[in-house]
Amino acid sequence: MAILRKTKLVKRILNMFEETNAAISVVDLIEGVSDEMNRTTVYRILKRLEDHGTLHSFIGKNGRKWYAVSKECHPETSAHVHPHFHCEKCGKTICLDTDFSIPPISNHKIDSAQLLLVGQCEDCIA
Amino acid sequence: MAILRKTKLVKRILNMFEETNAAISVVDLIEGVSDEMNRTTVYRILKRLEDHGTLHSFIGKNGRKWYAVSKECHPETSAHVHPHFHCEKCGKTICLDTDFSIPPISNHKIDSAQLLLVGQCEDCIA
DNA sequence: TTGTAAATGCAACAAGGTTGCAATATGTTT
DNA sequence: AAACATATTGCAACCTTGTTGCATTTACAA
Repeated sequence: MAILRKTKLVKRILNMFEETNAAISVVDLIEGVSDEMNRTTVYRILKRLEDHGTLHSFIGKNGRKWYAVSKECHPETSAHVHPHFHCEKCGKTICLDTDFSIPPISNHKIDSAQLLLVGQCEDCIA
Repeated sequence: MAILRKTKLVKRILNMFEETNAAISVVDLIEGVSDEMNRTTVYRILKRLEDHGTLHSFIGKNGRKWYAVSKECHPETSAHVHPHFHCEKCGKTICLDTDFSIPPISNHKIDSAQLLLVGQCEDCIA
């Protein structure tokens, strides 16, 4: 893994995540900093931060990539799995702390799992 | 939903699914019939078969779309959820009959869920 | 057989994502 | 503080997946 330099642009991306507890789609990230840096740079910074363990990624409902901060209580062991929740009303997408048990599948070895829950968040229910 | 005509090309696509129990990625489907029909036609036939309830789709590990036959024991109620398994060794991807319980999330309404298990299939373990 | 709507091919487009390369910025060493 | 090696960035070009409009063809029911 390459060394991670804390450049102005890296700090700007991290700043996007500090402003929210939610996950952010790559599309929104690119859009949010479009006048500060190049598309390609966003992709590369995200990849570096993920390699470095600061962020983790997952695939959203529509197949697009999302990123979120890796919390300390979520060591980035490759086996670690946590579900994500996507609100269909407001689009807000978050990591859930709730653990879930992977159903055992006979004769199959499970290395990882992706669970995406889709529904309405607390703000949109009210 | 439009009427579904059993054209030669529709039969050819269905034939691809009869030859296997597994799911097939759109990429592989297009590749498999590339000299028999247009890319666009494949996309449209798949959409029709899904609307019709014959097939169902899900998002694979990398965000690409996969299709699989909807079994009778899996009525296409919108609420129905079943996990999919993807073998990282051979790429084989299948629907699992195993039901799984969606973890309850306080203050959140869950409408649907996507669970993708990634690991090694029985053939690749041996 | 004929008519109409469904289905198809093709070309053009759109969005998400990647790559090569030259130019720039960082953090370290001296 | 200046110099250096290399990590980082911008840009343009490209790739892949997926969609759309429109003219043409095909299925199937009357």
